[in-house]
Amino acid sequence: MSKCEQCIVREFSSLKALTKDELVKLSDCKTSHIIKKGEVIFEEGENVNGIYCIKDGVCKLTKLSANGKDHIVKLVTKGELLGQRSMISDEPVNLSAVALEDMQVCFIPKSEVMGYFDKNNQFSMNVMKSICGDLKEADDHMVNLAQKTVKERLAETLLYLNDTFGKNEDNSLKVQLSRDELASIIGTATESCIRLLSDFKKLGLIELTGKKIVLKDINALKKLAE
Amino acid sequence: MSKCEQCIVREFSSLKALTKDELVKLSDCKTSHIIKKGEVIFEEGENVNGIYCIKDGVCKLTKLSANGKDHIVKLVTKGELLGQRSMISDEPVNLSAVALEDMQVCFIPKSEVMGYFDKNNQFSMNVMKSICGDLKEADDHMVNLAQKTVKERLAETLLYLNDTFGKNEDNSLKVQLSRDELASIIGTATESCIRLLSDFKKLGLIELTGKKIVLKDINALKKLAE
DNA sequence: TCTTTAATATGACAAATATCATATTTTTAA
DNA sequence: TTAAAAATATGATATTTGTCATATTAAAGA
Repeated sequence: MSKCEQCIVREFSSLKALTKDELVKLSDCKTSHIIKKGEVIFEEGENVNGIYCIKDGVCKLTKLSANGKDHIVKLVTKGELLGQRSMISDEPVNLSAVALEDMQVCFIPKSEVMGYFDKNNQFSMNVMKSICGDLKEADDHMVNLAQKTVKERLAETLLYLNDTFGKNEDNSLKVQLSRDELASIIGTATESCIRLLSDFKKLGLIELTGKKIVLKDINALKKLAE
Repeated sequence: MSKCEQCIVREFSSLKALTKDELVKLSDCKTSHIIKKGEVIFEEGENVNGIYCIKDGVCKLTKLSANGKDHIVKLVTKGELLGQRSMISDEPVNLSAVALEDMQVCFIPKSEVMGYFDKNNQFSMNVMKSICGDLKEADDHMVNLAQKTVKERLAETLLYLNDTFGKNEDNSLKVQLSRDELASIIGTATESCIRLLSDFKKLGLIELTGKKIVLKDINALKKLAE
């Protein structure tokens, strides 16, 4: 079992506030898991009873809409924690988490985490700040969905993927989403998403090779995204 | 100056965790304000340096979109706190707050509130839970904006206004919004909103008398909202 | 009160987006 | 490897939604 004290990823999450003693104790009670691409970490409505720390990989957080379609609310990657909101609210999780690529995650039981809230003020503040960041992001995202066109949202999302997750050696976006997933981030029909990608390609803004997407003209995309 | 110890509204917010001593101290440093309908409490981008406790009235939290239109992210009413996220993140506020009716609010400076975070764990937990509630709401709202039609969103919003803020003696919705404001909650053009309200009226779902809206057939509206 | 301005309403039309059908390509698994 | 299934692509068309023009009504100020 790997030691939390030596885990670099910890430095990027709220857990960086933990003391050496707390980390040693944490190592003993956490469990490590390998999640394969496509596998579910938890499902909307479940009682998770703890948080997941992402050591490697990217997952999507989705919510089922009344029309039966999944909407992708957020992408989460290494260094971030999952299930904080649910644990603090003491409610089932509001979103499902599904791996977009192979992942390494550690599960920390609720009992352990709640202890930190009592004894480690810096940890509390870190968690609070992280949730506040999520809230700001959600509000901003909401305004975009309400006010921007599908084309603007697609351009914006491509730039977001590029900025947040970077690109491979061949310049293609590192996070590979299906057209369906891309559509369910921007909130449109799969066909509309495919059509707009084709348009972008014809305009020389992007290059498409199978699932791979290469951003060719970032400035033009920025203009499109407004 | 009214005393916080005797303020009933306090019981409905995170402030309910404060001790008698803390409340006495709070009474001394808080400032009370009357805000007239239409007046701005704070504006997006401002440094607020504290939180507002709403003693009476309702306000809208809005964000300016790139297209120049305001989007209403949330309505907030008595017993709730404003500016928590900004204070915790130590950032300018992300949203503007504008009174929808005459309001009474109290301002509590940051220095005072931050002290509670250190010394009063229950207060911290309350604030965290409240922000977690906002986040869940925002995520749910996001999915609705992305996946539901304007008609569904309008029906849902009317029901929300009814459930959350209640109605007057004449059965009309207590919170009076202009068509423009209603449109900027559901994320559509003002004309589309007006048109759909007319449709709802023709179908006997609602009654319109000037700005007043009476919900006539709640079950049918629920079906429409899915 | 009267005048001016703003809000609400509605028609006509344009643009954006969704849906359905179907072809093509890619992936999966027998 | 090959057959079946899934994902991607594109056309045709319907529906939804936005925009512009213009009444009509309500509200605000002189």
